[in-house]
Amino acid sequence: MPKQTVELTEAEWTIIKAVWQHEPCAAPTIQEKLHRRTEWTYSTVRTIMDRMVAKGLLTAEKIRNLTLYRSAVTRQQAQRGELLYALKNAFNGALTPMVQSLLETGDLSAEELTELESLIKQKKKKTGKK
Amino acid sequence: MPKQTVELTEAEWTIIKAVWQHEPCAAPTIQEKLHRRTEWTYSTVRTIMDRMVAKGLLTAEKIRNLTLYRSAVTRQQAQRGELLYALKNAFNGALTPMVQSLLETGDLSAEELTELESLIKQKKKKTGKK
DNA sequence: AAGATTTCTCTACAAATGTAGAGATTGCAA
DNA sequence: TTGCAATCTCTACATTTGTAGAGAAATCTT
Repeated sequence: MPKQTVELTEAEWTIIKAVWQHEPCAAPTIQEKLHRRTEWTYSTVRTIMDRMVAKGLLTAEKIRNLTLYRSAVTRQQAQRGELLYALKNAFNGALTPMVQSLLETGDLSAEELTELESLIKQKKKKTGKK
Repeated sequence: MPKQTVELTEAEWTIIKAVWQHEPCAAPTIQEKLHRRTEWTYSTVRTIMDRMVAKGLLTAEKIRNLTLYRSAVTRQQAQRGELLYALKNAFNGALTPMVQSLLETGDLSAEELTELESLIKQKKKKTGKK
């Protein structure tokens, strides 16, 4: 089975988000896309990407002189990993307090709150049915 | 002003949770408390704790031959830091999808869902009023 | 006071992470 | 075919994190 929970460092998050947007893509592309924000050189980007391949976060395919990268984990998987990390460590696995804390943390508009309510309603229905 | 967002490593989470439970406390105490779970030696625990002092996560007070540690950040602060990290990196700052993902992730009972609903209601009221 | 016990200090080392330069290759353009 | 441009490979180094041993210092016990 594939690795259950992925955890990304901040640099890796930056890279993989760019990859999701542009894949399949080469390292120079990613470097350019990120350069404005990060100031990273080609070498830096390349090193991180190759390490991510080693970890199974990306795949690399060599075509002539070009290495094409693709994501090996979905955004959902990665998000889930991040969530689980926080859940386990910061909240001892307790979801409700985590959601609660999230609600307190942010400036949610009334609309967003309403949206969340309907999400919960849906969820309730599903839970009941299944 | 105090450092705005704290981020803890997994080992640091383990330590600080024990500190919150026992503070003020000495390193040997923490080591004992955690030993069953972590197998860490005194040296390991001590090193982590001292590094945490250097980072401002704990404080240390020396009393004769004893070093007493206390947390320098609250559970809320630490949780918030973890949340913000996930929010920023995994969810590009968008709260709603994060809550959504959280709802999908876990097995929330009907009761918990109801609890969340009332939390949202409260929040709505407050937002409106202020 | 001497031995046993507790706690501390200092040092070390491997792995992971962030960051990047130098020089080799490959491919395209004149 | 020669040279410029794009891309790659390899190596390197500082910092952070995880982990811990060895021996010094303080304290307690008899």
